[in-house]
Amino acid sequence: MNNFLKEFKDRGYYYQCTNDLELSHLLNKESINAYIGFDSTAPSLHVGSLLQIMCLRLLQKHGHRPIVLLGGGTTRIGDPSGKEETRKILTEKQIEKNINNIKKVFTIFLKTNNPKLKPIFVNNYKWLSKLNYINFLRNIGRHFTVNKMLTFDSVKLRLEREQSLSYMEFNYMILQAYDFYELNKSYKCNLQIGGSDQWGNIVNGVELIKRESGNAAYGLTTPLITLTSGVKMGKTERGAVWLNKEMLSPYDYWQFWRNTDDRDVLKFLKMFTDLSLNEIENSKHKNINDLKILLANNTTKLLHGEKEAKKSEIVAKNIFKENSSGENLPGIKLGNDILSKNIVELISFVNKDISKSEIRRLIKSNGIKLDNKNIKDEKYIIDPNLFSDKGFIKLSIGKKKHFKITN
RNA sequence: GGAGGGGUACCAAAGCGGUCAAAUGGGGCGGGCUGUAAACCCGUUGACUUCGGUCUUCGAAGGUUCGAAUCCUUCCCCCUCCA
Repeated sequence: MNNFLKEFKDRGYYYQCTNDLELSHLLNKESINAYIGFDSTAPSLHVGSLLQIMCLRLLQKHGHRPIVLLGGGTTRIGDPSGKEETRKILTEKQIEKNINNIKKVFTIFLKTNNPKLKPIFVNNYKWLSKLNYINFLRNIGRHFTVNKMLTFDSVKLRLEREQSLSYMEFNYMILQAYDFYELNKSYKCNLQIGGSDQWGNIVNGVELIKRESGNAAYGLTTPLITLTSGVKMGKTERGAVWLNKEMLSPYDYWQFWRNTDDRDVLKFLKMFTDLSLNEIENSKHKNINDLKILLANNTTKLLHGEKEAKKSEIVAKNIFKENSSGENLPGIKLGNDILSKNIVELISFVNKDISKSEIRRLIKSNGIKLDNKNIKDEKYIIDPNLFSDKGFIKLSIGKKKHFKITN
C-alpha cells in the first residue's frame, strides 16, 4: 500500500475510500493535489476540524499538495449534512472576515516553504457566483437524479425526521460536487478528503467528474470522532475549542487536551500529534497522566508553538501539582474601583459570562477561592494587604478556572 | 382550501384557574471520592437583591378573573390526514 494511505490508516484517519487500490497506485505514481473544504460560518475553526487539518498535513508530509477550500460560496447555502435545522445565513462581509481568520490557522499547520507543496487556498464563491442557472441545470444538473439525491443521508434523514429541507439546501450537494469538478479541471485536483458525513457529497463529485470530463477522481473520508464517553468532541469549561488564539488561549487549549478521557489518549496521540507511531507504541505503558501531558504538549506545540506549550505545562504544574500561587496564569489587572467592591461584583467583572446569582451560588457551594482559601461570604472585600507579599492574588472559580489578579 | 394535533426554561417532556420560577429526565455548573480521568454520590440550574423580598418568563398581542402556562379572541409558526 502507498505510504500516505498506510499512515492515514495507521493513525486512525481512515473511514471510507471510493477506490483504495487505484488511489494507492496513483499516489505511488505521482504527487497529487487533494482538497478539503472547510465551513466558514464561524470566525475560527475548532477542534472538530482538526482531524481534517491533520490530513492535509500528512498529505504534505508525503509529498502531495493540499488545497484548502474555504467555502465562501457554499457557506452562503448551508450544508444540510448532520444539521437538524436550516442554518443561519451569514452576510457577505461576515463570511469574508471568517475566511481571513480561518486562513491563519492553515499557515501554521501547513508548510509554505516548498513551492511545489505549498497549500493553495481557493474560495468557491469565485466560480459558484458566476454560474448561470440555465447552463448549470443543462450541463451539471442533468447528471443528477432526484431519485438518487433523495437516498443520501443528508437529505434522507431530514425527510425522515419530517424536518423541512429547503430547495436551497437540497442543492448543496450538487454545488459541492461541482466544486470538486471545478478543482479537478483548474487545479488537477483528483482527491477530496472529508469527514464521514461528507461521503455523499464527495461521491457525487467523483461521479460528476467521471461523467463530465472522464477523469478519475477519488474520495477519502475520516471517521467522526466521538469521545469514548459518547459525546461529540470539542468542549471545555469555556465552550468550543477554537483554534484561533484570540478565541481560546494556548493554556486553555492545552487544558482541553490534558483533560482527555483515559480511553482516548492513545487514539488522540496518533491522530493529533507528529509523534511517530513507533514512539507512541513504545510509550503505551507509561503513566496515563504523563501521556496526557505528552498529548497536550504536542498538540499545543503544533498550533501555538513549543514555547506556549511549555509555558502551559508549567502553569498547570503550578496550579494542580504544587497548588501554588500560579504566577504564570493569565493575569487580570483590576483598578481600585473594582477591588473595593465585594467579591460578587469583582468576579462578575472578571468573568462577564457568569451571572451574579450564579456567583452567589458558587460561593455557597465552596466554588470560589482566593489564594486557595474558600470565600464563604458574598460580601467579602479583598484585603489590599494580600497583594503585598507577591504582588498578586490567585482567584479560582471552580477547580479548573484560575486567574491572577493584580492591582 | 378542509379536518385534527401542537408550540412550556439549554434540550426532551409534564402541568391545563391559585400551593407554578413551573414536576421529571438529559445536559451544564459546584462539591465529594480520585489522577486535572472514568464511574459513582450530594447539591444546584431565570435575573436582581440591603437576603425581607422585587422584577421578568410558558409562540405573539389583546381580553375574562381578586388571581392565567392553564379560560376566551385574534394573529404567527410547526406537524398529521384529506383536497
